[in-house]
Amino acid sequence: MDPPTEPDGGRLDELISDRRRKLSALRAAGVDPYPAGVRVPDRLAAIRETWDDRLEAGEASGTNVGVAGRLVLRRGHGKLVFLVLREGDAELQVMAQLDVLGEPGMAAVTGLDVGDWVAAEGELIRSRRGELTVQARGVTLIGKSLRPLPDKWHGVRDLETRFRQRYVDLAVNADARRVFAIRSRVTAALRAELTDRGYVEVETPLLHPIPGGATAKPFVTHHDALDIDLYLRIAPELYLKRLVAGGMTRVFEIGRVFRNEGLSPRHNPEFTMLESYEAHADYADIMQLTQALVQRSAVESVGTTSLEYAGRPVELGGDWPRRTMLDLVREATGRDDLDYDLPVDVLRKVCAEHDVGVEDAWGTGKLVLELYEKLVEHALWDPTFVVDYPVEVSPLARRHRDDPRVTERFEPIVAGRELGNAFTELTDPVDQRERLEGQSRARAAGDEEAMAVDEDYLRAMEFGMPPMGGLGLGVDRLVMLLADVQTIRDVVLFPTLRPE
RNA sequence: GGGCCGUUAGCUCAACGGGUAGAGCUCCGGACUUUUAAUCCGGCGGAGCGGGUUCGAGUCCUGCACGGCCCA
Repeated sequence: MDPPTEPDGGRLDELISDRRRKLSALRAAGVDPYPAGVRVPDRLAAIRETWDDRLEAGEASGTNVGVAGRLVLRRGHGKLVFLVLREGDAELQVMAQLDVLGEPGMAAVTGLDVGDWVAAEGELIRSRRGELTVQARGVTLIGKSLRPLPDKWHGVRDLETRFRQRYVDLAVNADARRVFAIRSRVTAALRAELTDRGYVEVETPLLHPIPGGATAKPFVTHHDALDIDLYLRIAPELYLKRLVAGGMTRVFEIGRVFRNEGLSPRHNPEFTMLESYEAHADYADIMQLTQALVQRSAVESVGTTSLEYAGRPVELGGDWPRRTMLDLVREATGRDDLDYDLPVDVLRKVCAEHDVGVEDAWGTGKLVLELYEKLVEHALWDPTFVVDYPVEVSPLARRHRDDPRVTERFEPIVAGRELGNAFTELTDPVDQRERLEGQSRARAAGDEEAMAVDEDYLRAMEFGMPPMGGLGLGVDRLVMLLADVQTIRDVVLFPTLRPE
């Protein structure tokens, strides 16, 4: 009656059928291998914290504990068996003895498999060799495992297995647990810093009738009852700014966005963004905020702002330097005369000299951006604010108060990668309409990433918006930086893969 | 989408100019009442899928699947 297992794994079939037989035998003996309501009063981590530096080898604590965890190691000695349970990152040894548990109890312990979830209760002691140990008076199977866990020493390295079967990765690889613990502390730190500053956390739609807020190709889906296509959001920006128009003057959202693009070590189709908007702030204020958010995330997740990434030191502390895009591109090309007013042909020629591919429709702003992205960005290692992006590539940013050819926009660059994108927001509905209509023309001409005109967003702006500074921060990239991992798949629990 | 690379036992990894594929861990059986990847003895288990070349293919050619890296 055993359900069939994968027909192709000869040995695996064997291992699984062994355990299924064991499972049937347990049930036949009246033991529930998946019981509910087993009380587990103590956490392994708490026990270790309390007792790690107490008790001499061979000493008993006089304290009874009840614990549970996954059985990760078993060392048998005939009439004495050591089990190692793990709960999260904490491990604790359990000692099962024949003369305490009796024949039936000992048989139950012998029948356990590595991978089983097990509860144990008894006195906490320190063994003769000095290991903190539960001297078991009772051991209970609370979750039978039917599949063998990977090698207890090497864990699982195969990338595909680690991504597809994250439950296995987390179960056997401490580094996977480390990364996702960092991720959790980072999002907590971001929330704490914004909340401390009086920001309100909100949730805006993931299903958008008109995609906007970023230049990216969206996923399309369909609502049956309304019979309309909807788009998975590519950015929450336009909704958050509507909220500021409505008087919520400090708002933020941490949430998933979706972009219908290729997969790469740095791109997953769904990823997590922090976006925040603050009335009366400008992009200089938002630079301060960005620094504070990143620095607090670092301290609260890894304990320091002095990091190592990919083998090179990165210092996140202090004030980060600000460099205009134009200056950086001038330096990189050695052309001090480079400017947005130059004829397009001149910039095209500069691009050609540096092997930067161009398209006919691109103006000087886009060409300078391309030069920056190809020649400069990857080389910026220490944190840098790249400021004053061309208007042409910044449809939602306010024009610079001193130079109408650029916007008050910046990106924080660390370790050669953009961590985010921010600006003094455009709040002028007339200017905004013109820019969106320009985008819309590009869209009509075939640019799938260009924005559409969102009339309701323009209406909100026409009611009047306060000046504001806004920030978008890539949470996955921040976690990659802090955890010192090179691919986004290492910081996303279940990265997008082609189905098996 | 294109190029290159990879896929060997449940896991981690080997070997060879084309000639019956090895190890450690796991697992199974045995010994062992203080181990720390316990130890000792014995045992089971394998080439991603499909074509082709060849007397003979894990190895050479080819198609497919999945993954990785680079590029778009």
